[in-house]
Amino acid sequence: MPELPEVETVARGLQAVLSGRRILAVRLGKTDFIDDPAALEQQLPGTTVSRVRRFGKFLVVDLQRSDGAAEELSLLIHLGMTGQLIVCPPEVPIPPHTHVFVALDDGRELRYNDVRRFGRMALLAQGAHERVLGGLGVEPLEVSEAEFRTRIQARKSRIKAVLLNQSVLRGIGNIYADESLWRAKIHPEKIGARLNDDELRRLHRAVQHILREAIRLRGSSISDYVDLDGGRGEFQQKHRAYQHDGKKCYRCGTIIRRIIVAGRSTHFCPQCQAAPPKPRKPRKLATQRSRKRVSRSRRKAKR
DNA sequence: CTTACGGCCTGGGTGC
DNA sequence: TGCACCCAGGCCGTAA
Repeated sequence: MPELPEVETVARGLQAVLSGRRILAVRLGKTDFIDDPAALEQQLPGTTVSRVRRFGKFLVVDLQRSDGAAEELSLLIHLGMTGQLIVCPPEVPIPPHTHVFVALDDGRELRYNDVRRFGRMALLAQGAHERVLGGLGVEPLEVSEAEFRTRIQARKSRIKAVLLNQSVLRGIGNIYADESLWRAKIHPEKIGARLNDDELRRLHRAVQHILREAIRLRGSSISDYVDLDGGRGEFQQKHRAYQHDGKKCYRCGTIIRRIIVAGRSTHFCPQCQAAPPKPRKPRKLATQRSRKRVSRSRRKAKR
């Protein structure tokens, strides 16, 4: 599953391979995952790649038009679950589910393959792509501990859901959420706003450590993920929680459990990651709360 | 406003 | 051999 480290690995590979390359032609298979397939076919040929970068889990291919038009174009690619980008000579056999072929001026071909087609692709002008990316949160690898703390503490949902929320931090998915929480020894169901300073400091460090290590090892290859050359990542060998349910915790030997949090499979050590106190519903507070609710709705009615 | 939840997209893998 | 069902991540609509 391509999350931040996998997308970063692909982005670095693409930058090395595509930067300065001119796009000669585009051929499409199925197009239901592309915003405007006709625009891709018509506008992409003749452009030159100025650079490739990662933004959260998005790949952004910045393009320069050959006609000298000032307007900046960017190709946005989200790999979804099973999206793969490969650069190879055009004579390499085409595997099933390959839907985009981009001919390059060095004779090679950039291909997009996506079994599930949960990925997305769009060719956008400057303003439009900023609108898409503008809603995303901060880069987990760049965020300071202070801002990390502020952002997490503002959230009343469970920390696992907060880490997955792309408008808080951009780029973390299921694998790295579970791995970070295991490393920081925080239960996935703990409420973000209830994390204390020490827990937030540990989590900030854990997230950055895990992501850096995962990038160093070129990501996690669970089932589909491969880099540009078709190579697998190595970080799955360092997983301590993700898909380890039924196995012993690397730290304490307790059996790792799997539960559903925020609709996602969540793996954690019930010993190292202590459960938060059960939320109770005391009767006395209930009256207070309903009174508050009344006054709030009255205030609304006045407007 | 925020949060929770269910459904949807798709097709490989699994179990009967 | 066939087939129903589960599941993955992101996103969106709806309800509270």
